[in-house]
Amino acid sequence: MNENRNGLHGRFRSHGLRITEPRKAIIELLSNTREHLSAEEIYMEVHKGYPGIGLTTVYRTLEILEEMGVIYRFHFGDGRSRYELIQSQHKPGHHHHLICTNCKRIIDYDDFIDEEVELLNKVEKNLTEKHDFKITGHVIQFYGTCSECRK
Amino acid sequence: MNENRNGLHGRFRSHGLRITEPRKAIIELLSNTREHLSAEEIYMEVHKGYPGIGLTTVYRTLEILEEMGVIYRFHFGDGRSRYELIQSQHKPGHHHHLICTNCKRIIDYDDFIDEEVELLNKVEKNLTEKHDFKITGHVIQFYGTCSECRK
DNA sequence: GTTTTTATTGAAAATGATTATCATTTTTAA
DNA sequence: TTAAAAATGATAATCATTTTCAATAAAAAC
Repeated sequence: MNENRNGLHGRFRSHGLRITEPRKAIIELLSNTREHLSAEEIYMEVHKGYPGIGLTTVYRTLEILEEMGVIYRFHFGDGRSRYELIQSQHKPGHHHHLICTNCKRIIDYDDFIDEEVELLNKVEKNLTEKHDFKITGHVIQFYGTCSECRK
Repeated sequence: MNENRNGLHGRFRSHGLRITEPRKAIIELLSNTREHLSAEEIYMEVHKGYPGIGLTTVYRTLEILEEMGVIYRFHFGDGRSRYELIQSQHKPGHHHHLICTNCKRIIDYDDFIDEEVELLNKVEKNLTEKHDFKITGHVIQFYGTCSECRK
Protein backbone atom coordinates (compact mmCIF):
# COMPACT_ATOMS: atom_id res chain seq x y z
CA MET A 1 0.00 0.00 0.00
CA ASN A 2 2.43 2.64 1.10
CA GLU A 3 6.14 2.96 0.85
CA ASN A 4 6.58 1.86 4.39
CA ARG A 5 4.91 -1.45 4.17
CA ASN A 6 6.53 -2.55 0.96
CA GLY A 7 9.94 -1.73 2.21
CA LEU A 8 9.19 -3.48 5.44
CA HIS A 9 8.53 -6.82 3.87
CA GLY A 10 12.04 -6.97 2.59
CA ARG A 11 13.43 -5.60 5.83
CA PHE A 12 11.80 -8.37 7.81
CA ARG A 13 13.07 -11.02 5.46
CA SER A 14 16.62 -9.81 5.60
CA HIS A 15 16.49 -10.07 9.37
CA GLY A 16 15.27 -13.64 9.13
CA LEU A 17 11.91 -12.51 10.40
CA ARG A 18 8.44 -13.28 9.15
CA ILE A 19 5.77 -10.77 8.54
CA THR A 20 2.69 -12.10 10.25
CA GLU A 21 -0.86 -11.04 10.94
CA PRO A 22 -0.21 -9.54 14.38
CA ARG A 23 2.82 -7.69 13.11
CA LYS A 24 0.95 -6.36 10.13
CA ALA A 25 -1.88 -5.24 12.34
CA ILE A 26 0.46 -3.35 14.66
CA ILE A 27 2.31 -1.65 11.83
CA GLU A 28 -0.99 -0.83 10.16
CA LEU A 29 -2.25 0.80 13.33
CA LEU A 30 0.90 2.81 13.81
CA SER A 31 0.72 3.95 10.19
CA ASN A 32 -2.74 5.31 10.68
CA THR A 33 -2.36 7.27 13.85
CA ARG A 34 -0.65 10.46 14.75
CA GLU A 35 -0.78 9.70 18.43
CA HIS A 36 2.00 8.31 20.52
CA LEU A 37 0.49 5.07 21.64
CA SER A 38 1.67 2.94 24.51
CA ALA A 39 2.00 -0.84 24.29
CA GLU A 40 -1.24 -1.28 26.17
CA GLU A 41 -3.09 1.16 23.94
CA ILE A 42 -1.79 -0.61 20.87
CA TYR A 43 -2.87 -3.90 22.34
CA MET A 44 -6.37 -2.62 23.06
CA GLU A 45 -6.76 -1.22 19.58
CA VAL A 46 -5.33 -4.13 17.63
CA HIS A 47 -7.36 -6.46 19.78
CA LYS A 48 -10.55 -5.12 18.21
CA GLY A 49 -9.73 -6.44 14.77
CA TYR A 50 -7.62 -9.31 15.93
CA PRO A 51 -9.00 -10.62 19.22
CA GLY A 52 -6.50 -13.43 19.51
CA ILE A 53 -3.50 -11.19 19.97
CA GLY A 54 -1.67 -11.14 23.28
CA LEU A 55 0.01 -8.27 25.05
CA THR A 56 3.26 -10.20 24.95
CA THR A 57 3.22 -10.23 21.20
CA VAL A 58 2.66 -6.50 21.13
CA TYR A 59 5.70 -5.91 23.31
CA ARG A 60 7.77 -8.29 21.27
CA THR A 61 6.77 -6.77 17.99
CA LEU A 62 7.47 -3.26 19.21
CA GLU A 63 10.91 -4.34 20.34
CA ILE A 64 11.65 -5.81 16.94
CA LEU A 65 10.37 -2.77 15.10
CA GLU A 66 12.48 -0.51 17.25
CA GLU A 67 15.59 -2.57 16.60
CA MET A 68 14.86 -2.52 12.90
CA GLY A 69 14.61 1.24 13.01
CA VAL A 70 11.01 1.26 11.92
CA ILE A 71 9.63 2.97 14.98
CA TYR A 72 10.89 5.31 17.63
CA ARG A 73 10.36 4.70 21.30
CA PHE A 74 9.87 7.73 23.52
CA HIS A 75 9.86 8.31 27.23
CA PHE A 76 7.71 11.21 28.15
CA GLY A 77 7.72 10.57 31.85
CA ASP A 78 4.29 9.05 32.32
CA GLY A 79 5.76 5.70 33.22
CA ARG A 80 5.20 3.93 29.96
CA SER A 81 7.01 3.82 26.66
CA ARG A 82 5.28 5.37 23.70
CA TYR A 83 5.86 4.59 20.07
CA GLU A 84 5.87 6.46 16.81
CA LEU A 85 6.37 5.22 13.28
CA ILE A 86 9.34 6.70 11.50
CA GLN A 87 7.84 8.32 8.46
CA SER A 88 10.66 7.98 6.01
CA GLN A 89 13.58 5.62 6.19
CA HIS A 90 15.92 7.85 4.30
CA LYS A 91 15.14 10.93 6.27
CA PRO A 92 14.30 9.84 9.78
CA GLY A 93 13.20 13.34 10.51
CA HIS A 94 12.96 15.23 13.70
CA HIS A 95 11.02 14.14 16.68
CA HIS A 96 10.20 17.14 18.66
CA HIS A 97 7.37 17.40 21.11
CA LEU A 98 5.60 19.79 23.35
CA ILE A 99 4.51 17.97 26.48
CA CYS A 100 1.91 19.37 28.81
CA THR A 101 3.08 18.57 32.29
CA ASN A 102 -0.46 18.90 33.52
CA CYS A 103 -2.67 16.82 31.22
CA LYS A 104 0.20 14.89 29.63
CA ARG A 105 -0.99 15.84 26.19
CA ILE A 106 1.73 15.54 23.58
CA ILE A 107 1.81 17.96 20.70
CA ASP A 108 3.91 17.10 17.70
CA TYR A 109 5.82 19.97 16.40
CA ASP A 110 7.04 19.76 12.87
CA ASP A 111 7.09 23.38 11.87
CA PHE A 112 10.78 23.93 12.10
CA ILE A 113 12.53 27.09 11.39
CA ASP A 114 15.08 26.46 8.68
CA GLU A 115 17.91 27.67 10.80
CA GLU A 116 16.84 25.24 13.46
CA VAL A 117 17.54 22.24 11.28
CA GLU A 118 20.75 23.83 10.12
CA LEU A 119 21.94 24.53 13.62
CA LEU A 120 21.02 21.06 14.75
CA ASN A 121 23.33 19.64 12.14
CA LYS A 122 26.06 21.99 13.18
CA VAL A 123 25.67 21.05 16.83
CA GLU A 124 25.72 17.39 15.97
CA LYS A 125 28.92 17.77 14.04
CA ASN A 126 30.40 19.80 16.84
CA LEU A 127 29.51 17.25 19.49
CA THR A 128 30.67 14.36 17.39
CA GLU A 129 34.10 15.90 17.21
CA LYS A 130 34.44 17.21 20.71
CA HIS A 131 33.19 14.13 22.49
CA ASP A 132 34.17 11.52 19.97
CA PHE A 133 30.61 10.37 19.94
CA LYS A 134 28.78 8.97 16.94
CA ILE A 135 25.33 10.52 16.98
CA THR A 136 22.50 8.48 15.53
CA GLY A 137 19.47 10.38 16.69
CA HIS A 138 18.14 13.06 18.92
CA VAL A 139 15.11 14.01 20.94
CA ILE A 140 13.95 17.50 21.70
CA GLN A 141 11.12 17.99 24.12
CA PHE A 142 9.64 21.15 25.47
CA TYR A 143 7.71 20.98 28.70
CA GLY A 144 5.02 23.35 29.84
CA THR A 145 1.29 23.80 30.00
CA CYS A 146 -1.11 23.74 27.09
CA SER A 147 -3.82 26.30 26.48
CA GLU A 148 -6.55 24.05 27.85
CA CYS A 149 -4.78 23.59 31.14
CA ARG A 150 -4.08 27.29 31.56
CA LYS A 151 -7.73 28.31 31.43
CA MET B 1 27.14 26.16 53.01
CA ASN B 2 26.25 26.92 49.44
CA GLU B 3 23.61 29.08 47.88
CA ASN B 4 21.42 26.12 47.26
CA ARG B 5 21.08 24.91 50.77
CA ASN B 6 20.40 28.26 52.33
CA GLY B 7 17.73 29.08 49.84
CA LEU B 8 16.27 25.64 50.30
CA HIS B 9 15.58 26.07 53.96
CA GLY B 10 13.21 28.89 53.27
CA ARG B 11 11.75 27.08 50.29
CA PHE B 12 10.84 24.11 52.42
CA ARG B 13 9.28 26.27 55.07
CA SER B 14 7.12 28.14 52.66
CA HIS B 15 5.77 24.82 51.42
CA GLY B 16 4.92 23.80 54.96
CA LEU B 17 7.66 21.25 54.81
CA ARG B 18 10.39 20.45 57.27
CA ILE B 19 14.00 20.05 56.43
CA THR B 20 15.10 16.83 58.04
CA GLU B 21 18.16 14.65 58.22
CA PRO B 22 17.23 12.34 55.35
CA ARG B 23 16.30 15.27 53.18
CA LYS B 24 19.49 17.08 53.95
CA ALA B 25 21.50 13.96 53.19
CA ILE B 26 19.85 13.51 49.81
CA ILE B 27 20.32 17.12 48.82
CA GLU B 28 23.89 17.01 50.03
CA LEU B 29 24.60 13.98 47.88
CA LEU B 30 23.03 15.50 44.81
CA SER B 31 25.05 18.67 45.36
CA ASN B 32 28.26 16.75 45.32
CA THR B 33 27.87 14.61 42.28
CA ARG B 34 27.89 15.26 38.61
CA GLU B 35 26.26 11.95 37.84
CA HIS B 36 22.65 11.34 37.08
CA LEU B 37 21.72 9.07 39.94
CA SER B 38 18.67 6.89 40.14
CA ALA B 39 16.53 6.59 43.26
CA GLU B 40 18.12 3.30 44.11
CA GLU B 41 21.62 4.65 43.64
CA ILE B 42 20.81 7.60 45.86
CA TYR B 43 19.40 5.25 48.44
CA MET B 44 22.53 3.11 48.39
CA GLU B 45 24.80 6.09 48.74
CA VAL B 46 22.89 7.95 51.43
CA HIS B 47 22.47 4.71 53.28
CA LYS B 48 26.20 4.65 53.98
CA GLY B 49 26.11 7.73 56.16
CA TYR B 50 22.55 7.33 57.30
CA PRO B 51 21.78 3.62 57.58
CA GLY B 52 18.27 4.17 58.88
CA ILE B 53 16.97 5.68 55.69
CA GLY B 54 14.40 3.81 53.65
CA LEU B 55 13.94 3.66 49.92
CA THR B 56 10.45 5.05 50.35
CA THR B 57 11.83 8.20 51.89
CA VAL B 58 14.21 8.63 49.00
CA TYR B 59 11.39 8.41 46.51
CA ARG B 60 9.25 10.75 48.52
CA THR B 61 12.02 13.29 48.92
CA LEU B 62 12.85 13.23 45.24
CA GLU B 63 9.22 13.82 44.42
CA ILE B 64 9.11 16.82 46.71
CA LEU B 65 12.35 18.24 45.38
CA GLU B 66 11.10 17.88 41.85
CA GLU B 67 7.86 19.67 42.64
CA MET B 68 9.80 22.43 44.33
CA GLY B 69 11.89 22.84 41.23
CA VAL B 70 15.10 21.93 43.01
CA ILE B 71 15.94 18.94 40.89
CA TYR B 72 15.22 17.73 37.39
CA ARG B 73 14.01 14.28 36.66
CA PHE B 74 15.15 12.67 33.44
CA HIS B 75 14.11 9.63 31.50
CA PHE B 76 16.94 8.25 29.51
CA GLY B 77 15.25 5.03 28.56
CA ASP B 78 16.93 2.61 30.94
CA GLY B 79 13.74 2.02 32.84
CA ARG B 80 14.44 4.21 35.82
CA SER B 81 14.20 7.89 36.55
CA ARG B 82 17.41 9.79 37.06
CA TYR B 83 17.90 13.01 38.94
CA GLU B 84 20.02 16.10 38.66
CA LEU B 85 20.25 19.11 40.89
CA ILE B 86 19.36 22.39 39.25
CA GLN B 87 22.48 24.46 39.67
CA SER B 88 21.00 27.90 39.87
CA GLN B 89 17.44 28.81 40.65
CA HIS B 90 17.47 31.94 38.61
CA LYS B 91 18.98 30.43 35.56
CA PRO B 92 17.81 26.82 35.40
CA GLY B 93 20.22 26.23 32.60
CA HIS B 94 20.24 23.74 29.82
CA HIS B 95 20.09 20.05 30.29
CA HIS B 96 21.55 18.47 27.28
CA HIS B 97 22.96 15.01 27.17
CA LEU B 98 24.73 12.58 24.95
CA ILE B 99 23.48 9.10 25.69
CA CYS B 100 25.34 6.03 24.56
CA THR B 101 22.73 3.55 23.48
CA ASN B 102 25.19 0.76 24.03
CA CYS B 103 26.71 1.23 27.48
CA LYS B 104 24.07 3.73 28.68
CA ARG B 105 26.77 6.19 29.64
CA ILE B 106 25.47 9.72 29.90
CA ILE B 107 27.70 12.58 28.94
CA ASP B 108 26.75 16.05 30.04
CA TYR B 109 27.22 18.58 27.41
CA ASP B 110 27.49 22.17 28.48
CA ASP B 111 29.66 23.62 25.79
CA PHE B 112 26.98 25.40 23.86
CA ILE B 113 27.47 27.38 20.81
CA ASP B 114 26.18 30.88 21.43
CA GLU B 115 23.81 30.75 18.55
CA GLU B 116 22.44 27.56 19.99
CA VAL B 117 21.16 29.25 23.10
CA GLU B 118 19.92 32.13 21.04
CA LEU B 119 18.05 29.90 18.66
CA LEU B 120 16.56 27.92 21.47
CA ASN B 121 15.01 31.06 22.83
CA LYS B 122 13.71 31.96 19.43
CA VAL B 123 12.19 28.53 18.96
CA GLU B 124 10.61 28.67 22.36
CA LYS B 125 9.02 31.98 21.60
CA ASN B 126 7.87 30.69 18.26
CA LEU B 127 6.28 27.59 19.73
CA THR B 128 4.68 29.50 22.55
CA GLU B 129 2.86 31.64 20.04
CA LYS B 130 1.97 29.06 17.47
CA HIS B 131 0.71 26.43 19.84
CA ASP B 132 -0.45 28.64 22.66
CA PHE B 133 1.75 26.66 24.97
CA LYS B 134 3.57 28.04 27.99
CA ILE B 135 7.03 26.52 27.93
CA THR B 136 8.73 25.97 31.25
CA GLY B 137 11.62 23.76 30.31
CA HIS B 138 13.20 21.64 27.68
CA VAL B 139 15.27 18.56 27.22
CA ILE B 140 17.68 17.86 24.42
CA GLN B 141 19.21 14.45 24.14
CA PHE B 142 21.48 13.06 21.48
CA TYR B 143 21.70 9.33 21.11
CA GLY B 144 24.55 7.39 19.67
CA THR B 145 27.65 5.42 20.59
CA CYS B 146 30.54 6.65 22.67
CA SER B 147 34.17 6.20 21.74
CA GLU B 148 34.65 3.28 24.12
CA CYS B 149 31.82 1.33 22.58
CA ARG B 150 33.00 1.96 19.06
CA LYS B 151 36.40 0.37 19.58
C1' DG C 1 8.40 22.89 79.60
C1' DT C 2 4.60 19.98 78.67
C1' DT C 3 0.89 18.96 75.70
C1' DT C 4 -1.18 18.91 71.23
C1' DT C 5 -1.01 19.06 66.53
C1' DT C 6 1.17 18.17 62.24
C1' DA C 7 4.68 16.33 59.35
C1' DT C 8 7.93 12.55 58.54
C1' DT C 9 9.47 8.12 58.56
C1' DG C 10 10.22 3.19 57.24
C1' DA C 11 8.44 -1.55 56.74
C1' DA C 12 5.53 -4.14 54.23
C1' DA C 13 2.20 -4.80 50.80
C1' DA C 14 0.29 -3.30 46.41
C1' DT C 15 0.63 -1.71 41.83
C1' DG C 16 1.77 -1.31 37.04
C1' DA C 17 4.79 -1.81 33.16
C1' DT C 18 7.68 -4.88 31.07
C1' DT C 19 10.20 -9.37 30.40
C1' DA C 20 11.12 -14.33 30.69
C1' DT C 21 9.42 -19.07 30.34
C1' DC C 22 7.49 -22.64 27.91
C1' DA C 23 4.41 -25.57 25.62
C1' DT C 24 1.65 -25.00 21.40
C1' DT C 25 0.90 -23.46 16.82
C1' DT C 26 2.21 -21.71 12.43
C1' DT C 27 5.23 -21.12 8.70
C1' DT C 28 9.06 -22.16 5.81
C1' DA C 29 12.41 -25.19 3.82
C1' DA C 30 13.98 -29.73 2.85
C1' DT D 1 4.73 -34.24 4.19
C1' DT D 2 8.06 -33.95 7.22
C1' DA D 3 11.62 -31.74 9.77
C1' DA D 4 13.38 -27.31 11.33
C1' DA D 5 12.78 -22.62 12.58
C1' DA D 6 10.09 -18.82 14.08
C1' DA D 7 6.05 -16.87 16.29
C1' DT D 8 2.45 -16.93 19.51
C1' DG D 9 -0.06 -16.30 23.91
C1' DA D 10 -0.92 -17.66 28.69
C1' DT D 11 1.26 -17.50 32.85
C1' DA D 12 4.64 -16.37 36.02
C1' DA D 13 8.45 -13.48 37.25
C1' DT D 14 10.83 -9.07 37.68
C1' DC D 15 11.72 -4.44 38.69
C1' DA D 16 10.73 0.40 39.62
C1' DT D 17 7.62 3.01 41.93
C1' DT D 18 3.41 3.95 45.12
C1' DT D 19 0.33 3.21 48.75
C1' DT D 20 -0.84 2.08 53.38
C1' DC D 21 -0.32 2.53 58.05
C1' DA D 22 1.34 2.51 62.57
C1' DA D 23 5.30 4.58 64.95
C1' DT D 24 8.26 8.60 65.56
C1' DA D 25 9.92 13.25 65.51
C1' DA D 26 9.42 18.10 65.16
C1' DA D 27 6.98 22.46 65.62
C1' DA D 28 3.27 25.12 67.64
C1' DA D 29 0.13 26.06 71.36
C1' DC D 30 -0.56 26.35 75.86
